[in-house]
Amino acid sequence: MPTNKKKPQVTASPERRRELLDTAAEVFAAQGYNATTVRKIADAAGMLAGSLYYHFDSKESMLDEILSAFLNELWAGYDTVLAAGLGPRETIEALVTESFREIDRHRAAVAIYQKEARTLSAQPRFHYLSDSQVKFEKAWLGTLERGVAARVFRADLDIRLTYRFVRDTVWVAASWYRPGGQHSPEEIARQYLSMVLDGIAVRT
Amino acid sequence: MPTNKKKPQVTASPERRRELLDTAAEVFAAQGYNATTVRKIADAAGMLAGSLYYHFDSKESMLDEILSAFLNELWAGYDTVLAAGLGPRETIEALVTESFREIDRHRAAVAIYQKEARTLSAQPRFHYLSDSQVKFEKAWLGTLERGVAARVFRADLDIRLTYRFVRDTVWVAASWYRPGGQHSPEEIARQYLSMVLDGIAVRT
DNA sequence: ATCCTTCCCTAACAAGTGTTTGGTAGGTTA
DNA sequence: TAACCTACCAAACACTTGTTAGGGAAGGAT
Repeated sequence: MPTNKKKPQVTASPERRRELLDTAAEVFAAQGYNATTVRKIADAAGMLAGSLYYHFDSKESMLDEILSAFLNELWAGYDTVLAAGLGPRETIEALVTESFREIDRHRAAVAIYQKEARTLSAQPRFHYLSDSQVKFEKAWLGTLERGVAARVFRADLDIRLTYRFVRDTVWVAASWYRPGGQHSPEEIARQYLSMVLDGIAVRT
Repeated sequence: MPTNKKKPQVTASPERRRELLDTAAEVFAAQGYNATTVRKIADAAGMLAGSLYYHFDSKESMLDEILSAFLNELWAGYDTVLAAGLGPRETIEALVTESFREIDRHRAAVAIYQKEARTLSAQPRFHYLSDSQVKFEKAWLGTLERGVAARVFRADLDIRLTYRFVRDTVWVAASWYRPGGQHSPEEIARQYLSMVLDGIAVRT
């Protein structure tokens, strides 16, 4: 007996909700959350604006569901990697590869996250975005520090700068990545790792 | 004798315009263009919404001025670098350094550009954003190709992927960079170049 | 045949949006 | 003093926004 806070949906099939959330995510990603009107979402779904409210409480709760569903899947993958007890370099490799797989699967959600996370996390409802970001930083920074201590990563770099470098490098890819392109997520991860780890200059 | 298209401003001092554009840019960067109402801009400027229209034709033309002013300065710097006749590696180094200087000087404008450029460039008024992007890609990709031909950059990487890697790596910095921090633009450029060119792994 | 459930439509609402119009305080110029 | 210019305010405009309320069509269950 779920006692939802505000407006418990009477009846609504989860499949249809998923469908609508997917199209909503596409529109959000393409136009930006604020620039997206519920009428545009309804258009893309082939229905009228008011009809969306049979399935969802509000435009904001659509965004909420999209982002939290993505983050849940992301952390399922990350936690598996982090629990595997790999070395620092192998952990970074696994995290990057996993990240590109998530981009492949949740391209729209990632794009939305990239654009809106900073402003949203101020809102109490989206405070879990901040939590996630803290956890994220802990995982990556910790791995980098382990790598420096183990002498597999360079010690002469600002580690915080390195963290942002690696993080951004991976996730901005969502802005241009299109699934079904000529490179698989794994192939992109391989090339990115090659650049990040060994650089683009020829070794002399 | 300027014959402006729609609504030539009767009289308005350029200095005040600059001031207002700077505060508008800050709000745009912090909240996003669409989420920013003219009333919020007016609040930040200590005046009422309607008063902005003494200085500007529209909210859109404020954005236009902010972005084109930034791009003009950016290309002034880039063109100087590109005309210097440097080698490929030195050109990349100079471009990256110049980019971080621009981020330092136009943090807000860069942030706005990052968030809104893709959607804006569809609009005819902002088509110069597409032009700039094409020119941008030509400059960077060309330099990378010269570097591969001269055997100073690795030949085993997808060059288009490398381009996006380097480009994104540099410009996303605007999302977290704060002027007056502990690192100067030149220092950040130095570390970024070290990572991009030589990688973060220890050489064995 | 009746009821019920699911899913959507029609039509409106209040609040917020960018923008316009006319006015006006205060300084500069004549 | 009078005329004028600059920079703003006050109040409204037409429109778009997210959201709601009531209704109804289709189909399965009873």
